[in-house]
Formats: sequence, C-alpha cells, structure tokens
Amino acid sequence: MKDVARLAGVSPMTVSRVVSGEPGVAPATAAKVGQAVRALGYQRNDNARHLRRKSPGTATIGLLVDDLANPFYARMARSVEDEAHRRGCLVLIGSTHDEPRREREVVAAFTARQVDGLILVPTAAGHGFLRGPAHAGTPVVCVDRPAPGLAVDTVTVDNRAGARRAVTHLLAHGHTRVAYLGDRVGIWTQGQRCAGYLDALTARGIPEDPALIRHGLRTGDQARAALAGLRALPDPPTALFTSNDLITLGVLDDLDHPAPLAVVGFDDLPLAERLTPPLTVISQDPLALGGAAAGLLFSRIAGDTSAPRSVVLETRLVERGSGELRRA
Amino acid sequence: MKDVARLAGVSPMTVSRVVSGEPGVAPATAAKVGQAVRALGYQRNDNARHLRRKSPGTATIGLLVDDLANPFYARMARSVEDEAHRRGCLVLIGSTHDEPRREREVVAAFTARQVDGLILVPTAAGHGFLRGPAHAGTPVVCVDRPAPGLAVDTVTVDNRAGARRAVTHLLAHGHTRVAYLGDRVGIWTQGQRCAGYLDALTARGIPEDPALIRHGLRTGDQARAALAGLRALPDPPTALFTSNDLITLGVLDDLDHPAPLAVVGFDDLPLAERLTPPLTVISQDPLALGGAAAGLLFSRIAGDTSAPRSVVLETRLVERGSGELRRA
DNA sequence: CTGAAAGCGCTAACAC
DNA sequence: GTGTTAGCGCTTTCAG
Repeated sequence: MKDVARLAGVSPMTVSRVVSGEPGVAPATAAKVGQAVRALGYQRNDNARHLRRKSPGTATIGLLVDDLANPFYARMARSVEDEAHRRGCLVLIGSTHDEPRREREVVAAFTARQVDGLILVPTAAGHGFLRGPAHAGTPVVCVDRPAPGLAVDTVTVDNRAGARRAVTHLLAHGHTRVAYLGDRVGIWTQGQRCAGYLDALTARGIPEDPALIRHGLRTGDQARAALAGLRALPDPPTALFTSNDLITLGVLDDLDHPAPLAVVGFDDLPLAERLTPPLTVISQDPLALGGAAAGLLFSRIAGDTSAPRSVVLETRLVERGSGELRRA
Repeated sequence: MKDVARLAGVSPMTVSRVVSGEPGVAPATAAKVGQAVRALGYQRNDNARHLRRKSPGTATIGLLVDDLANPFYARMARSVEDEAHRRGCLVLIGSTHDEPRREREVVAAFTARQVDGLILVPTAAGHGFLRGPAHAGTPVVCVDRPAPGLAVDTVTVDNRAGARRAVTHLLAHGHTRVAYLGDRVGIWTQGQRCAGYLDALTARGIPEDPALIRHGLRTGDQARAALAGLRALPDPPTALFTSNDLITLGVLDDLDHPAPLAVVGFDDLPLAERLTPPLTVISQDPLALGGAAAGLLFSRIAGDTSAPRSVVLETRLVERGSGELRRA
C-alpha cells in the first residue's frame, strides 16, 4: 500500500480510502490511485484490514460437517456457501469424520481465525468445550443434529415424524409385521427414527416385537445379514423400515426371495426411482437445511440476541413402488 | 493476550512463547501462563499472528470448484480438505457455478485473505486475470480441466484415452455403428471425450459418420430426444457412447425398445451396478484428483519452483453388462 | 478533501 | 529465562 501511495503521489491513507470505496476523495485523486493500483497489481490485505476494523468482523464463517464427500452434506455445504456469498462472506470448511477430537481442533482453528460464526454438524460426543468463554460471542448454529446440552440455534429435520409416516404408510398397506433396521440408536437421528417407528405401531395398537428391531447396523452387509435373520423367524416380517440409505441399499437385493417384502427407506437416493423395485423413501432437503442454518447464523451475526431457536423441517414421503406392496 | 500476561504476572512476550509452544520458558512460568489462559478462555488471534510471522504464510488454501453439490467435486473437496488438515492447513471453499465473474470475485477474495495457494476448477472462459502481478507468488493448481493459456500445475484425468477405451470396448463386441452423445464440445472434457471416440473409430478403420454424433446435449431430456433421432435413421446405431452421467441417465429408459442398444457411459454413478441393465462405465477417481492437486500445491507452497507439471490420471473401465451386449 | 499519529494483536530481534 | 522495542498492513481519529 505504501508503494501504491508513493507511485500515486499521495498518502497511504488516501489509498486506503480509494481502495475501500469511501466517499470524500477527489475524483482526480481517485483516478491516479486507481492507476497505481492496477500498475502494481496491488491487492488489499483483508486480514490486516479486519484486524483494525471493528465493524463487521472478518466476513468469514466456518462450516464443519461430518463428511464433505457425503452428498447430503455436500448439498448442505453448497447452500451455505451460496448464502454466504450473497452476503459477501467466505466459508472455511472442514470435515469431522465423526471424531470429537478433530471437531475440537477444527473449531479451535476456525475461532483462532476469528470467524464471525460457525455452522456445525455436531459429533455424538459432548460439546462442553463450546460453552467456554473462548466461544462467547461467536454464534454457533447446529445443523442436522442437536448438540446435547448446548443452548444454541438448531436446524434439524423431523426424523421422528418422518419415520412414523413411513411406517404408517406400510401399515396402511395391510402389513402388521413391520421390521426396523437401523444403525446405532445412540446416533441422534437413528434414535428419533426408531421412536417414530414405535409411534406408528402404537397408534395402530400393534405391540412392539423386539425380534423385529435391529440396531447397530453399520454396513450394507450387516443389514443384509440382519434381514436374513428376520426371514428365519417363525413369524417373519412382511415389510421393512430401513433407517438410512446404507441399510436400504444393503437389503435391496434380497427383497424378492423367498417372499416379497415391502420397504420404505429413510433418505432419498440419487437413482431411487430407477432401481428395481423403485424405492419409496422419506426424503429430506439438505439445501433447505443449509439455507435455514445460514439464515439463522447471519441474523445472529447481525446482532439478534433472542433466545436460541429450533427450526424443524418436514420430510416428504415419495411413493415409488417398493413401499406400496400390499401384504401377501 | 495482555490480559493473560497481567493475570499471570509476566510480559505478553512470554505468553506468546507459551501459547506458541516455543522452547526456553521455565516450566513454572509456563504453568502459570497456562492457568491464566484457561481462566480467561484466551485464544490466539491467528490472523494477527500471520500478519507478523514471515514463515509459513497463513496456513490457509483456497478451493474453488464448479459446484460443491456435485458429488464428483464434493469428493474432490473432501480429499483436498483431508490433505490440508494433515498439514495443519485450513480450506476456504467456493463454488463458481461456471460463472467467470463469480470465479474472479472469489479468487480475489481468497487472495485478499492471503491464502498460501489455490486449487481451481477453471470455468470455460479465459484466465488472464490469474496471470496479473496480483497473483505472482500465489501458487495455483488447476484440477479436472486445464485453464487455457495459463502455465500452472494441472491435474486432469485422461478423458481422451478413457473415451477411446469405452468405444474400443463396444467395437470389440461386434458393433460398427456406435453413436456419440455429448454435451457442448467447447467444454474441455467433452472435446477430449469426443476426440477419444474418433480415435477408436479410426484405429479400426471405421469412417466417422456425422449422423451418429450429437453434441450440445445439456439435459437428460435432450439426450433422450437425440436417441430417438438416432433410432429413426435408416441405418441406426447398435451401440452408444454417452459422454457424461446426465446423458447416460437420459437414455437409460429407452435402451431396450425397439431394439436393444449397448451403452458405455463416461463417469460412474452411485448405483450403476443396480440399474437395469447394470451400467458399464468409464470411471474416474475424484479422491485421487483432489489428492494429487493438494500434493502438488503443497510442494509449491514448500518452495518447489520447477516448471509447471501436468498430472494425468487414468480412468478405469468397469464392465457391468450394458456395454457387453453383442451386436444383434 | 487530505495527511499524521496511534494502535489492532501478535512476534522477530535484540537486550538483559 | 524473560522483557523491550519495533513493526506486520491496515484503519481510526483527529488535525489541517
């Protein structure tokens, strides 16, 4: 900046004013400065700028998701970045890979960079560290899952209602033996979906049968094995509710034999309508999740200090065939 | 920091040393400082730190892709972030949505934040702005497509060889009328894939038939319409090479009627093996792309000033059925 | 309308 | 081992 000032024959202060588009500079002076800027290829150092400026922070937010490669979070990230871009804000990104340690590290690195706010898909573990004085003043929005014991804005989808809807749909097609296949119940979304499954049974007066409930399925293969187990029961299910896409895919190949099973999955899949059978799913809208989270965060950044809000988005039942199979 | 110093009864300099883990501080002093840090919830301001430190820049890189929501770029981003994290580096992210203006804006914002380097999926348009003095000293790596006229490191996949392989595969199954369905040839990857298609024909001595070549298909519906046109020819094709996944999906439903067509697509799809027919594809490895780009960038950042390098990754032919249909 | 001085939070370089 | 001084690149504040 000093170089530009020298070349333009003005003081650094004037260069600052021109570069920042502040009023009160003679057009002629501004032009000279502009030329010097272009001649030298000068670019303002925004880090230094934000160091001195008190006004709007650093115009940077942090986004920390479980895994960027997951299309669900990728779409969320996209809409967060779009919202940030509309507001002239940059986005620092990170993946936790569900490791609380990595989460803590990255959050620390983000706040050390003076981000104006944080959008976070919390890992399962405790988030006491976010409550410390280090984070006072940095607004946080949790998205996709809440952070237990952390009083911050949260955007989730109504997993429980969605699961209930799925299972109710199956019951409406005459099924009475509906199995639940899920990942670990400790995962918040899974717990919610299982609760929704039970809600639906209860509403119909169908007693819960522990033999039909399988938790902790972490891979497609495990799901497949679980299904085999279910089919070996004396009174096997005629329908399945699969609680995430990995599990849905795992059972897909074994739906027809020996007896056809109806299935509704939670989470939409890219090509669900082209599978055989076309998959009926409960679908979520990751773009809306990201958009809502960004909206909340920016209103906090703008100074909104009201009580923490909880936004819950609805899911959608998409009927494509696999869930409309009537009981044999 | 001054507050911490006061509370610990030492000078700010000592706090700095402790917080930065520098040697040469008495353990007792370090302990006192540590307590004060925790009591106040102090966190170092890394922006200010990097302002003064000359050593390793800001430990931040910029990643600019076409669209974060695209699973291909999402996976690339994930591996870039992983590599960056391994090196204690943060990642600023952005989407261009293929708009050169947005690309320029975001690149400018990144460099204004003093990123140590840039990984870029260049838009189609010119990149003269990257050559200006403003970017001297900020290493850039282009990934997925080259930036015409820009002498920087580039990581791409061998689109041409992949396409050639796909078409050769179809020819080997007895087909002589193989059609090409692609997006605008002006898009670099599409141009390469079309060239590969022609290579394969030439190698077999099969003359190119313009009636079998369709460019500019931007949607699945357009691809479908193009296929209808091909089928109406007096001498219709018996096999297709589809040059991206959108096009592949577009034609998928019309492969069997009136006559069965063999097809090989460029780009793998998540559930390709579960479609009917299971899809034979040329698959790329976005994680490897991202990893290679990050590797190159970090070696540049570390001071490698050798001539710009071009890394070209191979594709893989994945045979699943749709491409192994013999000529009727 | 423009410039000089001071300082944002931190660390390099040197003194003690 | 620890403190002092100066200054990173910019903007605030106030004086001309």
